[in-house]
Amino acid sequence: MGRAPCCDKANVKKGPWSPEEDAKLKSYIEKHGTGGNWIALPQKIGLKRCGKSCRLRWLNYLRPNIKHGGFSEEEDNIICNLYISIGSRWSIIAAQLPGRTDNDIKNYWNTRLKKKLLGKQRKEQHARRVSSLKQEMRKGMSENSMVPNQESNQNPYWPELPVLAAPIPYSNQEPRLNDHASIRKLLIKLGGRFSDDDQMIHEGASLDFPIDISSTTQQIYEHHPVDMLPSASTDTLNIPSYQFTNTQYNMEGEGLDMLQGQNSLPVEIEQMVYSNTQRLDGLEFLYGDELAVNNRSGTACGESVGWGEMSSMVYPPPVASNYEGLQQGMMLQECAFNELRYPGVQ
DNA sequence: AACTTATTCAACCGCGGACAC
DNA sequence: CGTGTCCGCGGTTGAATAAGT
Repeated sequence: MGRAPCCDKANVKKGPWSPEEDAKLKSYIEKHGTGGNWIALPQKIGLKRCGKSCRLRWLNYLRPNIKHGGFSEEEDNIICNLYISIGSRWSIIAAQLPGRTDNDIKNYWNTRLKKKLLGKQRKEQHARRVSSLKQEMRKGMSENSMVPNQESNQNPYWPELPVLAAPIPYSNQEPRLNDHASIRKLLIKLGGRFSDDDQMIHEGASLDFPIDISSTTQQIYEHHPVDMLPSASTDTLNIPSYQFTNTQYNMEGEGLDMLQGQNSLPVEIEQMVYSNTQRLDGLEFLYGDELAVNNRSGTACGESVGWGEMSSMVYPPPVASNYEGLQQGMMLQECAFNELRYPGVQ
């Protein structure tokens, strides 16, 4: 019964790979493929490594067409948009960026992008606070003005960083959801450019509007056929719908609780993810839209969706190509959000 | 130059679903 | 159908390196 044991952990080398090990693994896989069995592979080629380790080394480093470092601004945008929409599904995000590995993207997000975004947030809040203080001083309201409170802070749910305090407790009124407008503004911003010299967006100011992720990814794939995809990506996209029900992507019910306290993500980012109502068109399956998924796959949950089908789901036609279109989209999203949140109330 | 602190990223670990027996 | 292994994923760790004092 069962299969042979994975590997003799006591007899397995750990740590960094030597060039000789790399060469052995690479040349073998290039000649023979993985043989569909990573566990047996190291023994076949005389490597004292765990199969898992070989797989990781191949996928993240030795595989052809791998890009390391030097993320473009466009890639930043794609990563941020997808993170906002689907969270830390790095393999799915990696599938949108040919040549990038999930590990690379995860590292890039954790070490740079996240800080970049939080830095922008901090900058903006600082500027807002300074201008608010100036206004109050002009009015001669020096009393109490040095202590910012919720009235003077226009964005109570985004306390000045880097205060990574405990998560804001839910009240019966769910204030974080009522503050949709401010979060929406942030999302608009996050959907925009991420360069450090970015103009900050203030109320009434013109928007430097977000990329259209659907057209962007489509463009990328027009230049990168499927065989250029990371080998993991196609597997990754065989995702049964039920995996995504009742996760943090579901805006209602216990799904919301699942993200709470999960990993070390700063509260601000968690809230950003929580509060995002912007679903990517064609990624319905990520949100547990059983109807949408079942209509496409024609089966109950548990059935895999093939790459061909999936790619048409992931790369829909552009929904908005200009600012007005996107503005309309945002309004529709808000209506949809309100309908979801407060059914029947207009 | 020496030391400390911060950053980066390759690799490991553990988990859960899929699948073989 | 139950059990055990394989596979892929996301989170975390820790060594190497860079930057700061």
